Amino acid sequence: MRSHHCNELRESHIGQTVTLIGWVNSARDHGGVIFIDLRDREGLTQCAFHPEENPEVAKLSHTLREEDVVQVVGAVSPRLDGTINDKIDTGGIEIVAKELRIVNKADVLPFQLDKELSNEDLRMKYRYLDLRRARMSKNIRQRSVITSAARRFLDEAGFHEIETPILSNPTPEGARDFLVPSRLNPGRFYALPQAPQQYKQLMMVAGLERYYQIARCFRDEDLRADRQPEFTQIDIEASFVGQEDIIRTVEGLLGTMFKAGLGVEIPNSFERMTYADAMDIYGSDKPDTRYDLKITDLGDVFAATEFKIFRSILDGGGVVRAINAKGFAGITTGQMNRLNEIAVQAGLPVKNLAFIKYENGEYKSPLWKIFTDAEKEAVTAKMDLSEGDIVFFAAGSRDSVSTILGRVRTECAVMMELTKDSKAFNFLWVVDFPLLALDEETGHWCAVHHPFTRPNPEDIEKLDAGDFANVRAMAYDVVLNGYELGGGSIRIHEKDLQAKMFEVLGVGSEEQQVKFGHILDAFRFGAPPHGGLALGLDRIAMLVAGEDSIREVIAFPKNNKGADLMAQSPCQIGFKELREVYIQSTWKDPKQAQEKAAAEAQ
RNA sequence: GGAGCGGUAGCUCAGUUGGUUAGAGCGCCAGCCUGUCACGUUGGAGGUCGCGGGUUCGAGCCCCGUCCGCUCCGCCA
Repeated sequence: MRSHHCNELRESHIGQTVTLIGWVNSARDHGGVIFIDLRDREGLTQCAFHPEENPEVAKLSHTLREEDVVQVVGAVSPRLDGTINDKIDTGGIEIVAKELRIVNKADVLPFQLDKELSNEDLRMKYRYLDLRRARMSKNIRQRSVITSAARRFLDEAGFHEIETPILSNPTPEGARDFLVPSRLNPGRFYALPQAPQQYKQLMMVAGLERYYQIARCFRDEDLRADRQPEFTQIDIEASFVGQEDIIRTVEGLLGTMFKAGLGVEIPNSFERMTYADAMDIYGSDKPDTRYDLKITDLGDVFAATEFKIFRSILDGGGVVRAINAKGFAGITTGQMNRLNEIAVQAGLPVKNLAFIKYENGEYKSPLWKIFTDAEKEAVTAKMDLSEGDIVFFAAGSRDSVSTILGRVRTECAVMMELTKDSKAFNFLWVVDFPLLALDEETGHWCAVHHPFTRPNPEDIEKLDAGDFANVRAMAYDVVLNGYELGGGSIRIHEKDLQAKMFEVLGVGSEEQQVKFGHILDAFRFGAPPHGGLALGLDRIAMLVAGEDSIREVIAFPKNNKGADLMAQSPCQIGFKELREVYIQSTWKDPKQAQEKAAAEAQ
């Protein structure tokens, strides 16, 4: 069908007769000469049609429309002087066409491929056309490149790629599951896996030692720009390793992927930060460290304050903290309102953030007249408050102040466009996550990571003593520019410790047997110490591509409602099919259900 | 479940304080053009202003409801 692809021919090919096939990228008809840019996935080649030399072929070329599939046979020829096109790789030559075959005509497209398209509906409905656009084509192919780099790295590091079941069990205490009815077992259901967590640990018990999988995972929760109901993880587990081994492996893995995808060298060792520091200083467990805007504790400044609100919060064990948005004193009223909204949503108990603005040599602040001279001086010094700055305060419990100022911090960064032109990749390990967190709704302690996570051996006494809030986990997240790329932990491999964890989590021995019997059993037979991590491949591909939604790096993603507008899924299922799997119809409109049943009976 | 932004020609968008026949660029259709590469040029077609209701002499614009898309919060062990 073709002798060369459309980005292959150069001056060295001049004189050869070649056959190209591809899409008409553009057709420029000058009457006396017609130019066609022929496109395949590799690039463009210009083809020229001359009526004087080849009237029949030129006449046919006259009828071409963009996106027709055509085959051209012709001689590789030098471009005329002054018509060389530096913008394309093949710009030094053109094909002087001898033959033209229209392989498949295209209708007029619903949108132009060379123009930006903001209508997401339309993009998704005609996803196969959307993917023809250069940007999308690049993204999808770049994803393939980094995925194969990941496989290569892990293969060389002695990991084996092993598949685990898609028809699986619900994840206790996890996200909402997608369920699949079992026809052979009436009334029973599979669940699609949220992660291959238990299987990979069982593979360690099986003695496979090093496993990985490019694993599709499923969670039936609401979608976001960086969250789809089905997504892909690079899932890793290894035996006889500690936290340091996993961290070093993942640093090497990400280094290989970024090198393959972008040609960039990232540090071979990432910075580390404890969870406590991340929360105290950045107000987030996945901080974007490309900009400062750090949270500063003002406990010492106000240690002796008589300002009632601060006084009572500090006396009650709370904190007073602030961030300095340097140079942002010009904040508009609209932006200020937006920040207040965000702060209230994050838990600010009053309607407005307290602030101090220093503009044109004047302090503007609802607080300024309340502070003593000493406090003013100390705040100015500690917050490094200078001309053009604005400082935002929050007071309350340590957790709520972190949440509030963390949100204010990221929103300020957006408003101030701090990362707009940044090409930086700030990798970061967040370590020493807490093992347990108190669920305020239920009053129960639950696992921050998951129930198989190993407590830090230094904190085991606290676990025994019931001091759950201060037990650290052997858990770690890898963070890039404010996105959680992945997380993992060293696991529990002892039956008794695992049972104790379940006990702390309020899972009784009977429930343990029902839900986790197989893994507790497995731990009886010589389970090796093991641990691992899972990386979000979609997010990595997104950041490599410089996109801000994972939809831009997934060939066929779902929209906000979990629907595929091209394939029209999810779809309704007929009575017959439902009956086969023992599911009753739950259509709200019985009339509709009857009509459907009647239609099917015919 | 909640909040914000958006929906006007095939696409991207403009549309003033509510006022005559709703516009532009690209695309499309029909011509012209021998060196373009975002070709140029002449002419033409193309509209349920998301949908429903209301206010008004008069609604793309104001009000109420509703649907759809995107972003965020909740949720995501």
